[in-house]
Amino acid sequence: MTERYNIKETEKKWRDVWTERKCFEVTEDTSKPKSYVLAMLPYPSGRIHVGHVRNYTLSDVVARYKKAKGFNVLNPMGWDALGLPAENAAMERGTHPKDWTYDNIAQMKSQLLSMGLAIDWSREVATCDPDYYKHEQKMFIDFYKKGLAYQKESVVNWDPVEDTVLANEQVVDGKGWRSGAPVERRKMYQWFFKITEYADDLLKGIEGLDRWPDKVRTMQHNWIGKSTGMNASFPINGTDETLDIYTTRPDTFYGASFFAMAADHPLSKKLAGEKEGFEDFIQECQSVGTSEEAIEKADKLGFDTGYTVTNPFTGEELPLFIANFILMDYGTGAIFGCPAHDARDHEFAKKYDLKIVQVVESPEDTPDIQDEPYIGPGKIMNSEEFNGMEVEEAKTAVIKALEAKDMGKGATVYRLRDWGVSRQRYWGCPVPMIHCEDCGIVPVPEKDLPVELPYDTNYDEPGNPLDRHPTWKNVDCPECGKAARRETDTCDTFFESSWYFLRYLDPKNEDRGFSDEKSGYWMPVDQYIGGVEHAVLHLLYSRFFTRALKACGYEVPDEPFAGLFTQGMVTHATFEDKEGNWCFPADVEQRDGSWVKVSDGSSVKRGAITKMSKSKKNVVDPEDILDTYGADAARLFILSDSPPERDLEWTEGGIEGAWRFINKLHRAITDTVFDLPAAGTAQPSDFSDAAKKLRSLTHQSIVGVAEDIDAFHMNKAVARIRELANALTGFKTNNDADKWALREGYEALICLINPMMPHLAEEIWETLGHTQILADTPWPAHDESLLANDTVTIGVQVNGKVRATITMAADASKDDYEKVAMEQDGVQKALEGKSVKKMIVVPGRIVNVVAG
RNA sequence: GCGGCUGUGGCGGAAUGGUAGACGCUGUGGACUUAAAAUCCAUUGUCCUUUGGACGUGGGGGUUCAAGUCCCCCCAGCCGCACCA
Repeated sequence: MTERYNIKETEKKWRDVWTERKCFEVTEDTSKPKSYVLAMLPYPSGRIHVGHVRNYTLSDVVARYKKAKGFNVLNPMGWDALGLPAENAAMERGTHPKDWTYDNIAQMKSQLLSMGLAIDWSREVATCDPDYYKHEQKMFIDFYKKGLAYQKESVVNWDPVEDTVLANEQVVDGKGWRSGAPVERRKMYQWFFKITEYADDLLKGIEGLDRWPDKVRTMQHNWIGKSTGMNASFPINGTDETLDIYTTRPDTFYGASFFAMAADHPLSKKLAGEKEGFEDFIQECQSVGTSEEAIEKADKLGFDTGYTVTNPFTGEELPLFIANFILMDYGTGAIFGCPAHDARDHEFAKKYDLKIVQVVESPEDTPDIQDEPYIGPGKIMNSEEFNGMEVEEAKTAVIKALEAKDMGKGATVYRLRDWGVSRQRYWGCPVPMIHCEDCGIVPVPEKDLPVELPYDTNYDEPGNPLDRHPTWKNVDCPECGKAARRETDTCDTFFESSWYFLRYLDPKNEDRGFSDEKSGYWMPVDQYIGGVEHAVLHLLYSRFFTRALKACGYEVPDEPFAGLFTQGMVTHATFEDKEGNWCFPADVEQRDGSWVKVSDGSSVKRGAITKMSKSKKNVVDPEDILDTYGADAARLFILSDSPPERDLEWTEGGIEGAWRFINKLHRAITDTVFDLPAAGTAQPSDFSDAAKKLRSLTHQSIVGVAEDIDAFHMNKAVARIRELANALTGFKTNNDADKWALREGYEALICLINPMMPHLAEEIWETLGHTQILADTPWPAHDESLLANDTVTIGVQVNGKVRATITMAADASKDDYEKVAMEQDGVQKALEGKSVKKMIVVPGRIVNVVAG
């Protein structure tokens, strides 16, 4: 008996070998093609979760595979180490955010190390390190000088109890998540990055991202939200004011029946502020919750200002409303309403009894315009000189007409807003600016960077610890030397993650964030892998960043990520005990087909399979898994079955199945190796049919697994590997040539599993008598002549139904196929009483006898 | 509401228009064992009384010698955005 595979010892052994030999540390090497494989950097929460394991397994498979394929592979790792949770921990447990963060990094790193990832740890980066954010501050200043960073007043969520600004996700039903106090909207000066400057470029760039999922491209496309239409200005009758409106439907001007502006439009208060009921109306508009549901259900509300605006085409005086469904921060914050051809305007007109005039003819039968608006294309009607035009044609014509009267102009509007980066927080990158009474905003001189976070802070009181720090914010103005004040805002943590992939390239560079030379060699990222939750913000900000950095003289491509893969979530069944409490899967087991608690045997209900979450306790701890089954089993299970882009259901059965496979393989080879020819034995000249078949499968697998990995079909690659393994372990050798073929198959198999189960692969590779480690061994070469089988087995159909299966020589002629097919009993039987009308023969595929 | 994705055995999932269900999980039967675990072998879409046959890829139409795959119309589920003029 062979001894059992000792997972712990073996896995540790190979990790040590890789580390000692610095197998995955890389430098720029122009003799090889490069491949930059990148996994989204984790937030150091302290413990890895299964989602991390899936993410890094995927990137590791790609990295190891690409290395075997001859690429110079960069696969780095770092920590997205700034952000709110550290401050929350500080408040809850009295630890310092910095200490908490570095402790967490140490813990998580040791967990990641036990996964056996092919990472170049010499490039590790923590974004909370002043050596990191120093360069970020330099970039901030570069942006500022280019006009890409600026300050403006904007509305924030203010928690009056905590005395602090809340992020949107910290506002739950209009209340602070911690204090429960109603959130106020307060105006503050905040820093912004001018991402809108690149709106069109970011939109156009999406077209070129052909190795991104369509889903993500669509989401970014919608997020940028380009629309074309026109701005127009009309005098408000009886005042000196002008109403600026934006519309995408200038073709419907003849159908206008009202004008409307946002509640927070400056003219609203100015024109109607004194009117009775105005304040109440504004109150009502603001009290409507911000939740999606509330908005959906919200009634269209309007407040008649009593003023009118004249329709430039009909000369009609139309009422000017203040309406709750008009958004101040889109377009101009004012519109004209055409109820016949806009759902919202229609609803509004119904409610306030405004007329509904059809100006676009529907080419099909559509409901009466008084009942339902018509949004589609058609010919213009009721519109004098524009009658008979198609909608698109009329848009252009109306814009032209208004431009001629100097009343408006064609315009393009984006949904995308500038990126607000100010956070009134401690644990973030300080904005490197100084406020001087005389000189205004002055950037911190480069020699004074980094602006480091002070360590001596406390969290006993609410508010921003930087703002109430006794000395930190007091500085002299770099320009005039007078006493001045440091900016106490810190940056949104999306700032750090917008360029970390560049820092990995040159992590020790003290002078610059990264050198042009290194960026020129490594960029763009060839394969980026992470969760779809970052489909918009992180990925869009990063795309903005490369453009902005380029504008500031850094050498970077426009698009940072040439290839993107978004993995699915990891799910698990939920368990609920009799009291209705959630139970951890680890505390539950199946006895005689029903689920019970391990502790007391009481019955437990197995509920829905949902995304793993702490609140439902349907989580498994990767550390337990790695400890019990080892890294290879965890990796294999994650890659098996579910396609990586879909959700993966974590099951005990699944992980055990993976573990079994590993043991089976190890056993099979260690039990056979003594009987195989030595490594490197010359190929025999002749093989038995069975050996030929086995060799075909071996070489087909070499090609197939490579194709699967290239296409991210890891589950199919695993299936192929199992198929080959089954063939090999079931193969009976009768002579030396058979044994040679078996060794060839095993060696190939081990190379194929290496990206997925690297520890096991190295161990068996050594057992097979190799001295060069697998991490340095190239992907096996395949023999083209062995890819095709000597024979093919295909179906024979009669009228499209399979009636027999035939096995033919690979080079059989159409006549051969026809002849053999017709000899089949099943075919003859199906043809009884019928005459053959036609024979379809596709060699190697199908024979179909058409009979009637 | 708009946009996108997905529907295939008990389950996860395979199938360049060409033998539907690869590979795995589960279940069942058996071998080994005093017994169990582990392991190995067989079997596992549904229905019909069988040799064998019929039916089967969310539903309904269509194209084709041939449709899970292509086209049209529905239905369900998931995700994103959401009063964006």
